[in-house]
Amino acid sequence: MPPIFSVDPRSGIPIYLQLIEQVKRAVALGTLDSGEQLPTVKALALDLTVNPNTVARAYRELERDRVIETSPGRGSFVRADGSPSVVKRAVTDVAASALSDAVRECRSLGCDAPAIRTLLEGALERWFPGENS
Amino acid sequence: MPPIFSVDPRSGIPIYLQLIEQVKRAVALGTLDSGEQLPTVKALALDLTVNPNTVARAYRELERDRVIETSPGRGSFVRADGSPSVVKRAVTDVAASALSDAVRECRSLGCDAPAIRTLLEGALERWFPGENS
DNA sequence: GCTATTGTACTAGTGTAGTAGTTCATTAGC
DNA sequence: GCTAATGAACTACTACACTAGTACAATAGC
Repeated sequence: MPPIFSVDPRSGIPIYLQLIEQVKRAVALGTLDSGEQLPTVKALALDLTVNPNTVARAYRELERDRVIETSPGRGSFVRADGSPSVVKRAVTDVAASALSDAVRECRSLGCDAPAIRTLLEGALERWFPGENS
Repeated sequence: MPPIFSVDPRSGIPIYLQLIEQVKRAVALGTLDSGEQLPTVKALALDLTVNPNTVARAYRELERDRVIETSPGRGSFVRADGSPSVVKRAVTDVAASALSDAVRECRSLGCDAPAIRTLLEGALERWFPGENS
């Protein structure tokens, strides 16, 4: 089977962060279903030719973010506690946090709320070209 | 005279970044006028009890961001080339960049444009409480 | 219980960001 | 020109993030 994830050690972005983002994206997009098992730490480390600790760190933070559940001897699984939207909610929380940080920085630079809304529309146009509200 | 800027070495935020943000904020809010001279590298370093290189680094990045102009023997001044809005524009560009980065991360997490707008309103409510559009 | 497989913990090496100490080049003003 | 002031450049130290190597503990399945 083709490898599910891929990382670029030379990208400058830490490997464990690349893994975290890919897992969250896969969960948010439904590529990974609730309850589905992730590759084991050692198998994924072997596949990506990185150290098991690097994969373990990514999984540890994903568990901290309530995206996956993991336990020794069993493996790591996409979280499936109750409503299936819980996981997506957790992912959305991360996105919200990123936006919140950006808004705080804008405010510290003297921008008011309307100015920030204008800036956001510009950013949306950049990353979602052709979509008008 | 009271010191214009203040830094906290124990905050975890690099000193030079604290300085950059304070200068940009002062420029954006009009506390520092176009053409106004900033404290010299060595005077500010002495005042804040940090190394001249730390202040110099902040000034260097501020010049890279087109916020100030600096030259040896003269000092550092708030940029005043033509329209006075150029400097504020430069500051706004930084804010726009922060938002753009956040939007890119949200998109990578599977959020679409409407979802991001909703998240932004939440962030605005957090940092600008009581302001409804 | 025994074994294989899982994630975890401990230690260490490597690179880089941040800061400091000091010296050098450039400019203004007389 | 001479002097004093300015920012720039160079080196080095420190802390921390990132990754790797290896050994350990916990669990599942028989």
